[in-house]
Amino acid sequence: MKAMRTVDPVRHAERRQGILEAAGRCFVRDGFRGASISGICAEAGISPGHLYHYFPSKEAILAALAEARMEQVAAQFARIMAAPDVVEALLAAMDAARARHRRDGAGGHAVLFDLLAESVRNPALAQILRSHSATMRRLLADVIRQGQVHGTIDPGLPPEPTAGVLMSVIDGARTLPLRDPKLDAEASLGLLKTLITRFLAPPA
Amino acid sequence: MKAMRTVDPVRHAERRQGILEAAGRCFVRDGFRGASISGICAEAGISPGHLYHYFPSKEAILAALAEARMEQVAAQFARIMAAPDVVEALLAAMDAARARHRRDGAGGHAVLFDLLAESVRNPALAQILRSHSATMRRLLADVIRQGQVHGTIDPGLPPEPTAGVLMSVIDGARTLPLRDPKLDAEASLGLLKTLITRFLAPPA
DNA sequence: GCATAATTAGAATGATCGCTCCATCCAGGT
DNA sequence: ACCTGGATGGAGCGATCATTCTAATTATGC
Repeated sequence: MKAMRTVDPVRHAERRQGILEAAGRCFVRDGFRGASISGICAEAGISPGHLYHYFPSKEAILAALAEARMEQVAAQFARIMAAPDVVEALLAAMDAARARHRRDGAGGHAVLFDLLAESVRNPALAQILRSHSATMRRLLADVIRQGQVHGTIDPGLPPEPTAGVLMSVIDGARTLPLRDPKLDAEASLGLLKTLITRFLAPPA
Repeated sequence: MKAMRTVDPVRHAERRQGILEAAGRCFVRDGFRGASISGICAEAGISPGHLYHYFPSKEAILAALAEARMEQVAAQFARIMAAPDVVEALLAAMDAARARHRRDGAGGHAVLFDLLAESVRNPALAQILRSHSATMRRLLADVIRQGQVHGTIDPGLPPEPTAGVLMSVIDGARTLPLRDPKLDAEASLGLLKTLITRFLAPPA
């Protein structure tokens, strides 16, 4: 046996993560199709040849990024859903989405829409989107079931489809600032809370 | 005065329209960044040199297409809003959106998300989106005001912001089939109707 | 300290991009 | 008939794209 050099998996993972974060910034700035490998390399401070030792293709970068991002969103979602009251938890989720928007600006929305548009044409991406959506939907549906048992949510609402509709409301809220830049965000947030509350409330 | 050849504005407009339609198909298939000028030319059956006598740039094609599409959506929206009952009109709008999805498939959604993502980075596009959104929102707000006078809508809801939120619900509904391909569309549509009805109903 | 494999850079590749340029064609006005 | 200028086609421009290749450098086990 001659000299062997062992790989450092920690360093490798760190570098990979760095590339992913750089790519994330590029995708926010230019979109998936608009972002270039050379731009991502510049952002990450590496050469193009090197990048291909960490990801086999540009598409793989997007897939890995989508995977990571959705995992963290789902995790945050799970944390919020642990709140005592169910409706309160949902409203907290809305607040969290709003806070994220304040921090990231409109660019944060662009990546979601880019991802949605791309997933129509990219089956692998669609699979990632659907898998995480299903996870979140199941979680939300469980929370709804709890609420129905506790009497705070209309028992006539089917949990799974209702969870899907609520998620679509959260998605739709992301279009608000794009369609109206002068939007009163607080007022709209209040209305969305009213909407959710009235939707879920048990009939009198 | 030497020989003069008069332009035929009708032919010109027709050809322009043809290019726009071809570009629309390409954008649905490949997205805005993904679609190529040569591809659009092939689809329209013309040469690249010729295309640039109708549009000064690829971006101009997208802008013109967005303008045309949103104008027709706004027109259809206006027609639906003319219904006698207000809430009924909204539910009819949801039905119309669903029918459009049945006809165009998921591609129809891709263009909207592409447009939304692109408008974050393209101010001209953002302007078009916002202008038409404002038109539709005003229209919807008027309808809401009517409903409040007639007593079918909660008078406590501020018309303009409420109209914005309702539009965002319609936007969000477009993510439903993407996040869940096995979705029971009819059930979700019914839930969305319930959501709108309960949201707008005057408190007992 | 040396061999070796992992790591890194950077040039080169072929394709494709949006777009321009120029030659040709053709339909009118005279 | 013939001139003229819009309509049209298509080659070609420089730039840039994602990706690959090669070569140099670095770090590790012996």
